[in-house]
Amino acid sequence: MFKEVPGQFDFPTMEKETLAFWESNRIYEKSLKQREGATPFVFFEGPPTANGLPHPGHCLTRAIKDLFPRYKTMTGHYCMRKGGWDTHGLPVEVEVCKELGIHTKEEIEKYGIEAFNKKCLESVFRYTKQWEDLTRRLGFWVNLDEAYVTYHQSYVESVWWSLKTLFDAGLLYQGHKIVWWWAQGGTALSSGEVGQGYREVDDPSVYVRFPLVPNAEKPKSQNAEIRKVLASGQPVSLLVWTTTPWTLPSNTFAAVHKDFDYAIVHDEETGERLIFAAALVEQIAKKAKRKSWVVEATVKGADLVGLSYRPPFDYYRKRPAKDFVPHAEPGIPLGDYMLELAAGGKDYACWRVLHADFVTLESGTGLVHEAPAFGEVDFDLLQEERKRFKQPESIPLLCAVAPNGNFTDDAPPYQGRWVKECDKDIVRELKERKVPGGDVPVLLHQEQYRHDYPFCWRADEDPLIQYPRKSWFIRTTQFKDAMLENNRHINWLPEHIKTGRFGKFLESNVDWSLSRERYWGTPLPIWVCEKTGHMEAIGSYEELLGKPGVQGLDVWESAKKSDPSLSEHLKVHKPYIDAITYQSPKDPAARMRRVTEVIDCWYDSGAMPFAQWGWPHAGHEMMARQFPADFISEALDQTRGWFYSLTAIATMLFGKDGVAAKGPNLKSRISDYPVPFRNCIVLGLLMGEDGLKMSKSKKNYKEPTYIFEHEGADAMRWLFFSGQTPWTSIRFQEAAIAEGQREFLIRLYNCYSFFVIYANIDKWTPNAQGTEARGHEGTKGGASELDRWILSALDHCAVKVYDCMEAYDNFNAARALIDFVDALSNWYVRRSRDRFWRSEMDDDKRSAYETLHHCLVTTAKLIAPFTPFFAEALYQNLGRTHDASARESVHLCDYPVTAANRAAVEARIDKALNEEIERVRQVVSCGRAARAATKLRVRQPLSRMELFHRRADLIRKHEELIRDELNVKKIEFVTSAAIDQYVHYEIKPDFKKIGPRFGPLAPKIKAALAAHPNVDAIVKQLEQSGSYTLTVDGQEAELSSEELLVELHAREGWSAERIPGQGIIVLDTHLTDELREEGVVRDLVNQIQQVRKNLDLKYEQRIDLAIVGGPDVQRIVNRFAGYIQNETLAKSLLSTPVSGITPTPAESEGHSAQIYVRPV
RNA sequence: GGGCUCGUAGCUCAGUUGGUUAGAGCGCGUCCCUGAUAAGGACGAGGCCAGUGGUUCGAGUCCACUCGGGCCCA
Repeated sequence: MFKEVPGQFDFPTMEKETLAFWESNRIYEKSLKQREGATPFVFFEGPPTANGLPHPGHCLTRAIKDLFPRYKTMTGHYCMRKGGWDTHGLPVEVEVCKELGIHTKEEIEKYGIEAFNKKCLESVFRYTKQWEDLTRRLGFWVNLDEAYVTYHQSYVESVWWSLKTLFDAGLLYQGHKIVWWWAQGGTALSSGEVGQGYREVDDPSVYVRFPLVPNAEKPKSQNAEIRKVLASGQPVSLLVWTTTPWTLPSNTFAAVHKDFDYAIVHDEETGERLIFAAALVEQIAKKAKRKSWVVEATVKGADLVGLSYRPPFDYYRKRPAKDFVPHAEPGIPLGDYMLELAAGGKDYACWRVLHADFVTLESGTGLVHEAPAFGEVDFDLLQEERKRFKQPESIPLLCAVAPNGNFTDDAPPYQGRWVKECDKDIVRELKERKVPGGDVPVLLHQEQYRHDYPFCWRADEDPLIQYPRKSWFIRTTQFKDAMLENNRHINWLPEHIKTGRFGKFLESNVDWSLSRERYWGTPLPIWVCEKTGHMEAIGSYEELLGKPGVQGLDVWESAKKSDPSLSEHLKVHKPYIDAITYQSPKDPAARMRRVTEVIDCWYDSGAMPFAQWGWPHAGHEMMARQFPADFISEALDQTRGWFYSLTAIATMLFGKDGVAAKGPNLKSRISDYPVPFRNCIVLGLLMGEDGLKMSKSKKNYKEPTYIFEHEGADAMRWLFFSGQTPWTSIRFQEAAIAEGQREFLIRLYNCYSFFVIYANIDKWTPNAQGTEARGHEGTKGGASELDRWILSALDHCAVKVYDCMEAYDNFNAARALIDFVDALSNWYVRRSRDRFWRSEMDDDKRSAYETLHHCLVTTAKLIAPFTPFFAEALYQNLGRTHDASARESVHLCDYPVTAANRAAVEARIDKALNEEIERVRQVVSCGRAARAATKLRVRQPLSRMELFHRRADLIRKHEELIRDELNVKKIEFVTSAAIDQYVHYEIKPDFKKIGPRFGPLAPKIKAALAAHPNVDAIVKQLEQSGSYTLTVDGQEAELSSEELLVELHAREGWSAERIPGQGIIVLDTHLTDELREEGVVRDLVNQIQQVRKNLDLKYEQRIDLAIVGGPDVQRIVNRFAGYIQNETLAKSLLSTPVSGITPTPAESEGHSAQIYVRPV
């Protein structure tokens, strides 16, 4: 006996039982053990952070991460699934700060880094339980017990090794980064924080003169007009605009756009000349109230590039160059300091005109004041400019502002004052001061400018400033081409990521800003000599301890002593690691001290391909086997996150020109692209029920736990896999989950339940060979066509699913499964019902059982990766109950199609049969439509129908089936000639064929055919000669029957239904008394069955039956007594009331009766 | 402001290398079937395929621009 299947399905309970079964029998472990030594399928887990609660989006990623490993395991691969946790970074610090009620770095330091980091460590696994529960309940098989953890010592040391490798290759360097800086708090803000603090404010907006310096030695511009005004001896100035006057003392360059037109404006009153964007002359003249301006000439921005000017403040210009550039010759002021160009020759270090793409004419003057210290784009411009010189760093980064936001002594009059406060005084000074050698003030015009400006989100009176901070960079730009090359070999799904978002991102690659001035992170393993500045990178803790004269270990040791519970992993973290110093190799008296920074936690996660094994300090074997990954998947937002960090690190280390590619224990294949992953599914983002971003406060989504309890994990997974292509953003809607469940899982469940009911009644069991070995051969050779058809459809489905899954196309794989289950439920089972009801067990019945059983067990295997719980329930009951040799779990089975047998399975598919049944189903469907049109219920038999069908040869074989489906006594197959009275023809060209041949004539051919007065004649001719010649536009067009599509249409006034492209059905709707009586009997039987059901009788329960009615009813019942008894399992059939039984009234075609049913 | 992406039925989504008649499910309406029954089936209504322009004999599909949503970066 199979286990009874409850009519009322309860997926959540079934799933929990399945989980318990897996766990108590260690099925996951067995599924791995079974494939030991097989071809590996390498999966990398992108580590989530467990310091926040998991949300529905994680269900999606975790579901898809489970699907392919399960599938690959069943198709014969060994697929390790090592979990991982991302544990470092700002989000963790923020959580702890919240808990402690503090927020600034000062406060953290006051609290103590030691205690703070201990808190961070504790908070990292705060929600581990929720994560584990979700993972488990969703059915995501992953090894969390041996998950990698980014703060673990072995992990940190792997990261160190990689950084040392990069450092030793000259790929790690110190530079500046412009950040949004909260000067009062002394900290940089993340872009998210900055975004929160934007406010509309009025700032001073000033138009300032930058007088040009006539440079006799080396006139830069070839433009005659410019040379002329420079030589005139009269003052000529660039007109420059800025909204941050406090940055003017740090001015370094002026920027123009090379393609814009610039006017040389002569002020006829004062004699001075101004240069600025030609398009803005009128507008600025109005603002400055000048009527005496005359445009003397117009030049291109390119003509201005290279000109020297006097900056508005002299502080830096007069200082010795040596103050800023150590190797500069003494005695030369910075203003006169020239540097050697890479291309030969020399140029001034500062105060020149440059081209910049970001210059616009939207506002200002078309000339932009550049103080690279206080703007990211400006700093980038400086970096670009530096590249022209032999010694790039020789152009100084001028910065007259201290980290606290006050002017330094670089700008003596303003020293010690908060920069924003100085704006007014600076403007006043510029208004009063005359330009050198002229009689006009430096300031031309001043106004207020309203714009959005960021303030600190914690202290909303404090404006943020952009400010340069020292930062460590990885020279990723050196590997840009390599990364692009690598990217070309990655199989991205969807494909557009390759050249789109990810490719574009790589193309605009900038050096990776690695360091963070924070506390809880992987410490940057660089030690610096306090005297000479000599630097060394350290690759492991052991290496550090091996250095000469190590000191400071006691800090860790005493901490551990006073608190033995302290995690060992903390010793490679701040503050303990910072305490460790050693003797400098450059000066025995000096100490090597670690830099203070930690690193970007994205680097941690990108290092997981090797760091998860602690490689290269350990794990050589695993590294050799588990690199690169065959498959990873995350959501779209990881493009610039994990996808990039993985790609960048692996390209630099293990790519073709990677600096570690030839390192120890790396197989040669590691240097082949792509690294470190081959296939990547980029998931869409999960949206709430309303299609908007999920939001806790809006409550626009159901919690995963709710879905688990209502619809179940399978239903949720199924929606993710089958609802849409994985990269479209998915709406997380309970209704959609329930709908997908009805369409697929419940439908399959009904087939399953049907099977078990009847198999148990008949005590049918699968034969002794065992379900796995048997396959198709198990069904008797003479199996019915229906059986052969569904088996063929099953094979077709299995091959389709296999092909799709091999291409990582879960969506179309799921569709193939839906199609199959639909065919099984709505055709095979329905058509087979009477075979199962029959009382005797014959070969045909046995074949039906075997076929359905085989279909269900195979389906269980096919769906196992998708809906692992239901698959297991199905398999356990049907696959194992009567087969001691069956595998313990469906997840230990081989997939029905694998590389080894794909060809064989495909060869079994009877394509002709599949197509034939497809046509028959179409005929039946149209027949039903014809019946519906006549309003004749299907229980009412009809005497005959006429059928014209192009492939009558195929249809004829299924006449009995069609008669049965449509409840007609007789089908007459007729010729097209005979059916002419019901139909007319329409002829259309097949554009795909005639389009290329006739070109512009094609639509005219269509029109000519449509307008033809005698279409029947064309049809006749086509039948005779196979072609028809048409004259269109004076041209003869000979059309073969291949090129024409002939359509049939029912003529008006006939109860006929057209079978699209195939033929036509005409019903004879004339009813004889005999037919009517048959209809009545079928109604009666139906109503008796209803009574049985209401009495909740077992399916095989025999009954005593009485039907009491008028003479007509008695006559009909007598005539069909045998039929009635057979259908309703009635042992006896009386026409008198049965005492003690309440009758049920019945009615059909105006005849009424009382039905008495009594179980025997 | 830049990059990518999406826009197809009331809703959720498919739509092959361009082929003239754009599909499915849900919902709605009408009906049917029902010893798988908290299912199932048939039919119907419902679409300027976001808009404009272009390429082409032919565009939902290719190109350009515009509008609108999303994501990332500024």
